[in-house]
Parts: sequence; structure tokens; C-alpha cells
Amino acid sequence: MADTTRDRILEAAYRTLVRRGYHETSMKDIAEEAGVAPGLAHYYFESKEHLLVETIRHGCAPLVEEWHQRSAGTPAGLEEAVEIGREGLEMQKGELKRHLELFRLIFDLFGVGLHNPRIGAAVQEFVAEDRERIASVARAVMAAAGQPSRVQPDAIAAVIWASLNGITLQKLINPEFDADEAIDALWEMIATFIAAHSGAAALKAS
Amino acid sequence: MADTTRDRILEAAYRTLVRRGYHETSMKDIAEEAGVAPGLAHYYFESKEHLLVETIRHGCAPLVEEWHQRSAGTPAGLEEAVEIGREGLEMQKGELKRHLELFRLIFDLFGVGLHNPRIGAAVQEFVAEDRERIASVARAVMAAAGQPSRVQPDAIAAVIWASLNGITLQKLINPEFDADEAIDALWEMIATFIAAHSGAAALKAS
Amino acid sequence: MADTTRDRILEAAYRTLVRRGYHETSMKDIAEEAGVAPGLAHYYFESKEHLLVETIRHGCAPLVEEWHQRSAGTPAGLEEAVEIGREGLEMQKGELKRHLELFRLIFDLFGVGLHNPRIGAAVQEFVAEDRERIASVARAVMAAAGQPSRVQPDAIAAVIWASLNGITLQKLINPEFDADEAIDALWEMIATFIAAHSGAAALKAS
Amino acid sequence: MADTTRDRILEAAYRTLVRRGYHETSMKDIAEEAGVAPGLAHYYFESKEHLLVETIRHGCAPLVEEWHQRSAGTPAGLEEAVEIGREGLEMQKGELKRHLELFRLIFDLFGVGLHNPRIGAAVQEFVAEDRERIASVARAVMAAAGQPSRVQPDAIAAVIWASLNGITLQKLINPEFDADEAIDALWEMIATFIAAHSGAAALKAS
DNA sequence: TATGAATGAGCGTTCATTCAT
DNA sequence: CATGAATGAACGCTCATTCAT
Repeated sequence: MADTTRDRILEAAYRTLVRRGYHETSMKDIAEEAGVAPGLAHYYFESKEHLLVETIRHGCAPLVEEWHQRSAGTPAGLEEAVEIGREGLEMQKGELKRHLELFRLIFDLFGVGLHNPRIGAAVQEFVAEDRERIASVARAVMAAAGQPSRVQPDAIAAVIWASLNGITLQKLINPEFDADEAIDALWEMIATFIAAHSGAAALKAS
Repeated sequence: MADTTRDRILEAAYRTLVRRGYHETSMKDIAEEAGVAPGLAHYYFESKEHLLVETIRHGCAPLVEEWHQRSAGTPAGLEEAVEIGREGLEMQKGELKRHLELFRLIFDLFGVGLHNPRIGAAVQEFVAEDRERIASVARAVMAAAGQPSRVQPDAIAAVIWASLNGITLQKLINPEFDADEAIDALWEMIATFIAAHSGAAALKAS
Repeated sequence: MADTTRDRILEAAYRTLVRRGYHETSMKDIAEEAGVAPGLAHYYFESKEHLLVETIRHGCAPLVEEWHQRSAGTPAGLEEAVEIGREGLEMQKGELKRHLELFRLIFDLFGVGLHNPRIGAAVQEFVAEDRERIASVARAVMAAAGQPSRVQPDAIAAVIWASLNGITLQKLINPEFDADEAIDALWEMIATFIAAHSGAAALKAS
Repeated sequence: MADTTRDRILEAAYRTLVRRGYHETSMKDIAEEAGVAPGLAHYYFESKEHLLVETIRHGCAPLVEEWHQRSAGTPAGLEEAVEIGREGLEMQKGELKRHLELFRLIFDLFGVGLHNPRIGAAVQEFVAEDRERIASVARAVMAAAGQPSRVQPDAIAAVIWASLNGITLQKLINPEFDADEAIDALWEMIATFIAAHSGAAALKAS
């Protein structure tokens, strides 16, 4: 998976940042983990900040890939739209199991972004993109549901993004935390909400 | 409120940590803000980490106070229980406006705790306590609602805690983010969920 | 001469900067020469730049002292004014012998100032002050000479400052250079100039 | 004028060194400016120091050219010799306007040479050559003036070289400095000196 | 000739922490 | 309790130089 030296550094950064966090990881640590000279990391990456962002991008690539494959066309009806949403949550469950480390890195990014303008900008963009993925599904569902609601799909998407990330945070803080149960509960709330806003008693959740 | 030197340091730490974040704040900065010698902070606090934890405890005190005052007895009926939940969300809106800085500090704490066992333990305790406050309301509401649900009140509380913190995070990341709208949307979802699980069409949200 | 630690660092800096020059001297070199920990130099001096400026100030102090003692009152007549100028040049001869190292440092300062705004400002001020000392004598002489000249005393002062520093530069570049002879030649030119602008054949140079 | 790669590097070095100074310029900067790989500069030039010396030699070439053209034969009489000197100063005025950057580079060279033997040797040679140009005129003038002076033409040349360089330094340090006025004042002094040493009231300066 | 990846020593600076007073 | 000088390790980063291709 690591053809180029650049990739080797990126992957060494991934491992080291995940293990120790942004502030406890030095460029030298990363270079050492990659088995290269200390100066080389700066040859490929302008600064430690840039390396962090690139590392996360690199780590997210497979997830983004997977997501794009899944969200092929526009959903046909309510049922299909709901199904996409449901699947999205299931996917998140899996990611939380397989890539929890990546989320640790992302929360590091959030933390750094809170006090560092350059990273802050990258974080904002990242979050907006992520939330938009949810929002597009939310819009599809609510459009198909017909019965208009007081709340905008984008606000719902913000809540769902918030929930998912808050759940991740709890899992990160306490590995014993049952994230699956929480995601299921979230789905119940979403499903109930959709049911209440579509004509029928329609949904047989999960 | 700051009688002792220890308190002066604590409050100086609060101001400084909030303004600049944990990693960008030095012990010297804090001592300077407190108007004491750099060495003195180490007389009262074992290390910078310990000071961080104590500072947040100190900073949260008024909020905890307020919350305890509000949640005096056990709610009498569904309507009262719901009202308490509703009020809780309204309170959060206010806190997001008046104490956003504190949340920045808390997310700093989360970040540090993710890679630092000592802080990690404090964070876990902190989160558990915070979520329990929500859970107690959730339990009251669901008990009053009568119609039992597939999902446990604690799972619901986890979702709500997640949402609230996720919303806070979005607000922190992007000050333009409309947290009020998101909290309102969250309430709609909660209210719908309660309505669906209580006999009547009961709730006239907000 | 070195009571305080600060002074010890200043003097270590003087020795090291003179020997190796600003760019070849590291803060660690200076700390080592002073026999203190590497961090301590930054405790007393904000940056390497500041330390350079302070070091020169410290090195110049005795010279400035000497100069102030000498230039007590305003000269009474032409002859006295001329005498002061003549003495100034003699003094410079002595300084070139006793403090050549200091001038090496000052030329370093000039060099750094040419590419560094902060130092550049300090250098400008330094030069202006230095030239003013010459200008005040020049003004006194030309006022006493009576016969007004096409050239301003300040322009003459600029030339004399230039000559003195250019002579110093030559001495620095080539220790064999006969600075005394050059300064004598400079005096001949100055004396001739004064003579031509005062009524009489007055001056019996040197 | 830049046929060979070597020349391209030399000219890129000139532009970059002038703009940023020796210590603020990296070999990479120069290579980039020249549009070649970083390693190539070391193929043509043994080290950064060597490149600096060669660059100045290269940069001075047109000035040296111009000077050689002007000083064709030996001057016929006093008036012609004086005229050559006068012209030299006028030329310097022009160079200070057109090539101030070059002088910045030269002072950089002086600075480096003060602490670096290899460069120091090159500087000494450079200065000797430069001063000799002035000395040859001074000798011609003083020979033609007839009335022998206590001071040697070479000492006078040293003073004039000093003045010119000191004036340049002032201009470099403070761009507002009126170098023309200073050079004019220098000429007044020189002219007065010549007049005093030639029989007649001869000179109508400038 | 020319490339550019790679090296590794070294830089200025920061800072939690200690300790003599 | 309180001071603040002193420590020393570590940091992000730069850069002249080398060398396989």
C-alpha cells in the first residue's frame, strides 16, 4: 500500500498520530517510524499542520470511496430514500468498529482547528462536506414524505451529524460505550419522525 | 469569589485556557495572568494536567449549581417531565451563547483526554455525570409516557448528549452555525418521539 | 566586571560574536561560553537579535562614557572648536587600536541591519546618533570660522563619519592597513578646508 | 549574456542575493530562480561561499568595464587629472542610484569576509584593486599639482575610498540619506585640498 | 550535465519543572 | 507561601551538501 516515500511517511504519520495524538507526536517521531531522515518529512509536507491534514485525507480516502460507490443515483421513492439513510447509519456502525482510530485522528483535527486558523479552515470545509452527505439524504426523504415539516432538512442533518459525532466521541472516550445501541436509538427517533411526517404508518423500522 | 491564591490561579487559568487553548497556554502565561511567580502554580498543582482538570471543575461549578437548583424534585406527570426536558434544551441554548468559551475548554479536555490516561479518566467521569443528568429526565419522561419502547432511556440519553455536544462542536467550529435552529430540530425529533410513545397526540411542541 | 548572570551572558556574547560573527554564533555557543544552560539566554533576552543589540550597547558603554566626559561645554572660539575635532580623530585612532573588535561587531550589526528591519531600525538610530556627535563639532567649527561655505556642516559630518567608518572597515579587512596614516590624511584635508574657510592661515595642523 | 547554465546560475544568484542577502538566501532559492535542480549549483560551484565570490565578480564586471574605458591614458595636466577625479565622483553618484543593490551585496561580502578567511582573502584583493583605481588618479593629481604635501597620495586614496564606502553605507542604511550632497561635500574638500597644494587659486569646483 | 530525493546536523526558541532563597 | 532564576530536553524547521539515477 506504500509505494512512494511520501506514502510511507503518510502512513507512519497515521500510525503515530493515532497512537499519541497531534501534540504528543513530533515530526521526528514520524520520520523515525517511517524510517527516513528527520528532514525528509518537511521535504514532502510544508509543515506539521499540513501533514496532519494530508494524513487524515489519506486515511479517509477508502471511506469516501465506499460512500461514493453507494450513493449512485437519486432515490426513487420514500422507501428507497429511507433505506439509504438506514444504510448510512449501519455503515457508521461498521466504521466505528473498523476505523475508530481514524476518528480519534479526526477529533484531534477538530481540537487543533479550534485554536489554529489554518487547520480551522480545513476543518470547517471537512465538516460542511460531511454534513452535506447527510443533508442530501435528509432532503430526499423529506421531499418524498410529502407532509412538510416545520424543521428544515438541513437542521435535521445538523442534528444527525451532531449525534453521530457525539456518539463517536463517547465511544472514543469510553471503549465500553455501546455505540451500536446508541445508533439504533438514533434510528428509532429518525424513523418515528419520518413516520409522523409521511401520510401512512408506513415505516417498519429496521 | 477568589479569596485564596489558589483560586486566583484557577481563575487565571480559566481565562487563559479559554482564550488560547491548553496547548497554546504555558504555565508562565497563567502565572502572569494571576499575578504570581511562575513557580507558584506548581506549588498548588502537581502539574499542568492537574491544573487543567481542576480548572474545568472550577469553571463548571456554576453550571452544575444552576442545574441542581432546577431539578429539585421528581416530576409529577408526563407534561411536567417533558417540560423539564424542554427547559433543559432551552438552557443549553443559553449556555451556548453565554459560555461558549467553556465548551471550547471542554473540547480541549476531550482532546487531551483521548491521548492521556490521567485526563482520560477525569473526562470519562465528567461525561458519565453529564449524561446521567439527561438520562434521569429521559427515564422520567418515558416512565410517564407509559407505552414502553424498544429503546432504553439511557440510549436515548446517549443520543441526546451526543446531539447536544455535536451541535456545540459545530458552533465551535463555525460561529455562524445556527445552534438554536439545530436544538429546535432536535426538540422536534424528541417531541415527536415522545408523542408517538404516549397515548395521546398530547404534545404541542415549544 | 560581570556581577550579574545577565552581564555574564552579555560578555560571553561579546566575546563569541566578535570571534565568530553574528551568523556563525549560535545562542547555544553563547550560553556555553557563559557557562549557563541553553535556555537561559532567552530568559534574559527576547531573541538573538535583541541580544546582539544589547551586546553592542554594552560594549559601547565605556566609549560613550569617555566621549561624554570630553565634550563638556560649548567651545569658546575657532581654535578650541578645531582642537575638539582634532582630539576626536586622535581618540578614534586609539579606539581603533584598543577596541577594534567592537568595530567588528558593529559592522556585523550593519550587515544584519541591511536585511533585517528590526535591527535596521536600531542601526539607523545608532548611526544618526554617532553622526550627530561629529555634526555638533562641525557646526561649532564652521560657525566660528565665519566665512560661510557652500556646503552644510551636516554634509561635512556625513563625509567625516563616512571616512572614519570606511577607514575602520579597511583596518578590519586588512589588519596591516595603516589607519593612523589615513586618519592623519583625513585631518589634513579637514584642516585645509577649515583654513580655506576661516580668514587667516590660522591652523598649524597636528 | 547568459549562454551557459553556469551563467544562468550566476545571474540568478545575483538577483537573489541582492534581494535577500547572503544569509537569507539558500542554494535552493538560487537554483529555483535559475530554473535548475538544487544539486546543480554544487556541480558548478564548490560551495555557497564560492558562489558568492563568483557572483560579485560577475556583477562587478560591467562597472569594471566602464571604468577601464574611461581611464584610457595618463592625464596630460593638472586640470585633466582633476577632471578625471571629479568625473569619478560623479560616476559614483550614478552608480549609487543605478546599482545600489550591488553595493548591498558588496557589504554583505564584507560582512562575511570579516569572519570567514576564504571570503576575507577575496575581499582584501577586491578592496585593494578598488582603492588602487582611486590612488592612480590621486597620484596623477598630486604629481601635477607640484607642491608636495606631507600626505601620501595613497593615504588620500584610502580616505577617499573610505568616504565613498561610508557614504554608500549610510545610503544603504537609510535610503533617505542624501548621498549626492555628501559626495558634493567630499568634492569640496578634495578640491580645496588640491587648490591649496597647487600654486594657483586654480579650481572652480563643480 | 542534470535531477531531485535524501541526509543529518544544527538552528532559535519554548516551556514544564525544580529549587535555593 | 512565594519568588524567579535556572535547567535541559524537546520542538518545528532549515539547509548545505551528497549521490544514485
